[in-house]
Amino acid sequence: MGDKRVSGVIVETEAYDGPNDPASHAATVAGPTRRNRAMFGPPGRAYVYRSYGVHWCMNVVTGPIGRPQAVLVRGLDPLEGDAVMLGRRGGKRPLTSGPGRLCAALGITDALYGHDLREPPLVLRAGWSVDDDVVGVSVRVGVTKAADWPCRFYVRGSTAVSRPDGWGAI
DNA sequence: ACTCCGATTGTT
DNA sequence: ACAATCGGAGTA
Repeated sequence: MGDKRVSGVIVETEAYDGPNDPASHAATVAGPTRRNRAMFGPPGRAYVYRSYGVHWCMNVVTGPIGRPQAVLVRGLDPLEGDAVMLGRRGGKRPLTSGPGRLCAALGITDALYGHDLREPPLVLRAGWSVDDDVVGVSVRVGVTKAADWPCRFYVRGSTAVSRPDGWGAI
């Protein structure tokens, strides 16, 4: 039997800055809601939400308790588990390019809402530095508020990035 | 209570 | 171009 481990390198992210950021799910006067409450908790945990009532998307909470800052994971360069991911994706490629596809391929659902990403079954590990000229910066995908904020960061030339290099350049 | 809309994806 | 599908926000 083959190893069922799935892994990869994150190559595309977007930052959301809580109440200061009109595009954030935490940018309401109401404060925490059932959906966004994970963002108000400790950093290093998963904020999973349903997108358009259809897909799961995952953020990593980055702000301290009470500071609802988070980073949306939008692209993953797969390392292990191609067959498992392909199965979860219903045989469709790309596997992990785009926040909804990525969660489908990794099996991320609301069962992992608030999950501590230091622990199995889903672990976030430190990567490595890359030169500044390898990091692309653009506006965020699909947002209508703060549409000109340069808060999307991606690895130039990576095939797992959800938009072509240069898309939405500032 | 009711409407509109979105941090998406896949099909027509 | 458009459907799927649902929580949140705004309106009443």
